[in-house]
Amino acid sequence: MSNRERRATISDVAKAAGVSTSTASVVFSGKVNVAEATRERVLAAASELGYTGPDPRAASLRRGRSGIVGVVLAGHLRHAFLDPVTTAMMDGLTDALADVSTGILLLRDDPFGGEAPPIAEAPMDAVVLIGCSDRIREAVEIVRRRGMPAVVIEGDGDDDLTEISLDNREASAMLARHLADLGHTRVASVALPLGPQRLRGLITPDRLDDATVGVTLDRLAGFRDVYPDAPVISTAGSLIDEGLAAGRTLLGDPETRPTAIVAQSDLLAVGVIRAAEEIGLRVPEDLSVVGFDGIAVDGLGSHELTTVVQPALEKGRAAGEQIARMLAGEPGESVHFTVQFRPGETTAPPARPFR
Amino acid sequence: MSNRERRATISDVAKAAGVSTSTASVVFSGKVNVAEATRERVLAAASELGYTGPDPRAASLRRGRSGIVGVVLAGHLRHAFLDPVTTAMMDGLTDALADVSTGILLLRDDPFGGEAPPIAEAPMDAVVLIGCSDRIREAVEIVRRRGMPAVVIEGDGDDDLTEISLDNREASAMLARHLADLGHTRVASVALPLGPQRLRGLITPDRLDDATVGVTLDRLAGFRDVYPDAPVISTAGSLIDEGLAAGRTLLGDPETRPTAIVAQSDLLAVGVIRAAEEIGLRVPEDLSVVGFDGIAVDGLGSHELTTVVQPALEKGRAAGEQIARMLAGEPGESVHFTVQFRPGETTAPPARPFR
DNA sequence: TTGTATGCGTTATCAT
DNA sequence: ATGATAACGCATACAA
Repeated sequence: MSNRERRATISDVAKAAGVSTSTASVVFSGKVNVAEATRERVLAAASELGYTGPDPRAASLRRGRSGIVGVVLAGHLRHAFLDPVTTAMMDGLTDALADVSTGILLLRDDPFGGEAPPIAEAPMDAVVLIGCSDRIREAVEIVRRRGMPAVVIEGDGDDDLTEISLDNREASAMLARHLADLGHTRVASVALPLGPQRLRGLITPDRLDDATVGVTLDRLAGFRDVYPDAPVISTAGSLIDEGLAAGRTLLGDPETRPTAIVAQSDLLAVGVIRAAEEIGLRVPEDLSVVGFDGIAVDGLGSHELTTVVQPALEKGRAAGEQIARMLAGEPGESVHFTVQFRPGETTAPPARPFR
Repeated sequence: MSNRERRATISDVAKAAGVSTSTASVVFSGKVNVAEATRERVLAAASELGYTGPDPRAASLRRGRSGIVGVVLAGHLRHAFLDPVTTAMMDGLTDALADVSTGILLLRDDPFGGEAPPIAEAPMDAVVLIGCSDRIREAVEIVRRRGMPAVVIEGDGDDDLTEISLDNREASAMLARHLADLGHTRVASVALPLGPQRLRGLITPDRLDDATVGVTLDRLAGFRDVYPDAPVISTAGSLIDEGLAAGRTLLGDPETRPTAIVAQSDLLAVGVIRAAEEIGLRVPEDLSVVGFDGIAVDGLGSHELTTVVQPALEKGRAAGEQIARMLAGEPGESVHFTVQFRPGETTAPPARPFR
């Protein structure tokens, strides 16, 4: 009724209730027993003064904790959240963090150095770096200097930092071998982006030199372990439309057409299948297709794709758990996950040529 | 090399550099001119001591600003980010907020009241409430008492709060009228969720009493303006699979089958179309379908659906702009957006019966 | 169970 | 251009 100029503070409340500030403070934190009578008196005074509880900013300073965990995503948010794998990870992350954090701070991946990158000035207690590429290096450096716990999900962990990883290479090799076992020799691959520019097109050796996205490179390496010389096309992202475009390119010429395609994500695989259907190819009779992720694509049966299932939600959860550990003073531990092969109905032996 | 116990503070740096703390502070904030020589001395001392800049928590307290804007999304994150409209809004929002905020704090929509809801204790400067339903009321109340600027996107704004809205009812009526003009009389609708429980099924009058989601109700009202008695099925969310399920229900019985369906979102419309295709109905010859949103669905031509286009990105941007205004001390202004009709190829006059 | 005293690390104001 | 000083609002160790 009267606080037009200054918001009430806890000491105002204490004064009005006739107790000390520490008592009032304790009423709100609930960390110490308080006589019911005083408790009520304080609460009454608080509501009288329109006091809504301790100022989080002041509490942060005093406690040395803000309750906020930052998340740095590669690329624009739009892109990040279009990917079901990322979404699932975020879910696991928020789940695991629910007890130690009031929320997730989405940090933009520092556009082009506006002096102080958000990661350097956000009031957070810890940070999760997801699928970052280039800039991860400096981000990690900043975070480390700030003495902040950090976890990297599928980054390139040369360092001794806590990391959540996946057996991308082995998994990809497994998928490639599956095709090899079926007898495929003319095989191609559709890859995720190689770098932040997200260039589309055939991957040449020199393009690999500039490549920075570890996930793409690892999956590519696994593929090349089995098919060293097969053509690979990079895309601008894990999208059905991107797979469609790449598929059209690869399947366009009947002369050079592969009998099987290894897509680096399920969404890309779906796109490739659409491209095949467009030109009348049957899957798997005329073309075998494998994916990666094992996600549930909305609007797809999703039961049929031959792929590997990665524990996306668990990855996020593991990251959250490690953050929680580190926040509790224990050392973080890297966690490595493995995928599981899920046979579907999109692969078969190649059709006999000339028949 | 020696800070094993206590992190260096700005006054340590100042001492080491032989200047006052205020001078050191100013070097980092850059708000006042400092002689180049001292500047360098301070920076040198800082890097010597491993000082990485002002502690954000302390700065927040002193400034009264944390640089953080909270976003409250209805339901689980997983769900929220599956929706292209939400994603687009988030994009616009982060865009508009880039200058006044270091990041977006994703607040979980307080599951079941663990004493202190995150919205009450997060150190943020302002809050955006998106598509919230029930709980928005209390959220708004808390936020208001905290004296925090708040913007509601498509909530129900009985109050005098700043709100970003859309002409849901008019737009829906427009779509319905489009079908009416084509001659359709047997029409049904597939609706978004009515409440947080997300129950599926035919909407009956009593179910409407418990309904809390304004968007759903508004679009439904617009539809009912034209077709007061038409059957409406609610879904669990804006998903292709949900539209598919609802479509199967509505189209299952040839006797009662409608000649046109109004879906409350494009994703639902896509699902309905799939359901129609499943049972051999042609769109639009046998069934007309309209959507809502005008989004680009990955993996869909997306050129053909008859729908209304809503300015999702602009909605987010407007919210961000209002937050920025309010943070600058100006009053917030509600903004109302209108959709645009986009004719596609999924509507046509109904087929003549008995022929 | 309650009160006292301190300092968390900054930044803004005002002098100099 | 630089410095002294006073908050910012709270939570905790400790004493009573």
